[in-house]
Amino acid sequence: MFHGVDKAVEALLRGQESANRLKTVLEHPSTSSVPTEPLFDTVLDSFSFALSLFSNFTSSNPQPHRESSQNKPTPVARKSPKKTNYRENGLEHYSHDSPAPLHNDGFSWRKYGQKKIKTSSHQRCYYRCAYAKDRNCDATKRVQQIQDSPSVYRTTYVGKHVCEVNAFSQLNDDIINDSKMIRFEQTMSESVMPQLALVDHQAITIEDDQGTDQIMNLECDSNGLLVDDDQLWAYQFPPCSPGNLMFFEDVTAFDYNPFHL
DNA sequence: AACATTTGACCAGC
DNA sequence: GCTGGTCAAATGTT
Repeated sequence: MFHGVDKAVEALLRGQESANRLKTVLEHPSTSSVPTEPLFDTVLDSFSFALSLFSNFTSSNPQPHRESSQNKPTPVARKSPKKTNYRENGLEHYSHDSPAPLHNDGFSWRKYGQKKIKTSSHQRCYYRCAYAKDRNCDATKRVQQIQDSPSVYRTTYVGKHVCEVNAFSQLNDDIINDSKMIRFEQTMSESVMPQLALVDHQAITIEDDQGTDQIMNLECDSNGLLVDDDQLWAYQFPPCSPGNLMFFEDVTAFDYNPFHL
């Protein structure tokens, strides 16, 4: 098993977690206060990343990472390590108010600062992507209570997560001769990931932990997302029972290319 | 010991 | 000079 499998699994689990959270949000739009945009970004990035891994098994030209959601401008790298002014340099940003701080929004954050803000009686907390260093990800967020009784917390996301992309680049060489394992625990509905409805035909073989080959006709759309040939894959991750482990063993032997037309 | 958080200092923009 | 954002050493946690 290639030693970077944890990173790939981590990306998929993050996407899965966000998809489930997004499902909850969409099913209860009137009561939920969780922002959907970061969840969409997480889902799409995670699965695009995973698909890029697969495509790279047989292709020396990996699928470009998807564009930023809503075709927003690509975040601009800071000129200086100090003082980000995203209003001027075009950094992607997004704010959301909620009655409680958003501790679990699908990304891993590391707090790097906390400051008393003049215009508020509450302190502002600063977070950056937990993979900022390892994967050169510039995504940050700020969380601040902006109102008392009822309490309102404003979470401002700045920049875009590129950690999956960079992790992908680091893993390229590792993947070729190794296998991978993915754990699926829950299901997601088509309403959560409607993009999965668009299909293009390809198939790969997945081997379970007993070593028996399990053929699953996985298909990929133009956005690089997995769907199932038997129409269940788009609705259920996985077709097998929750918690099952699936080993992607020696995928190169099957000449898998999800982007082949 | 490794990792995460806290907090005062520093820096750049206004 | 003020302010918000970041750094980095100190401290806490696992």
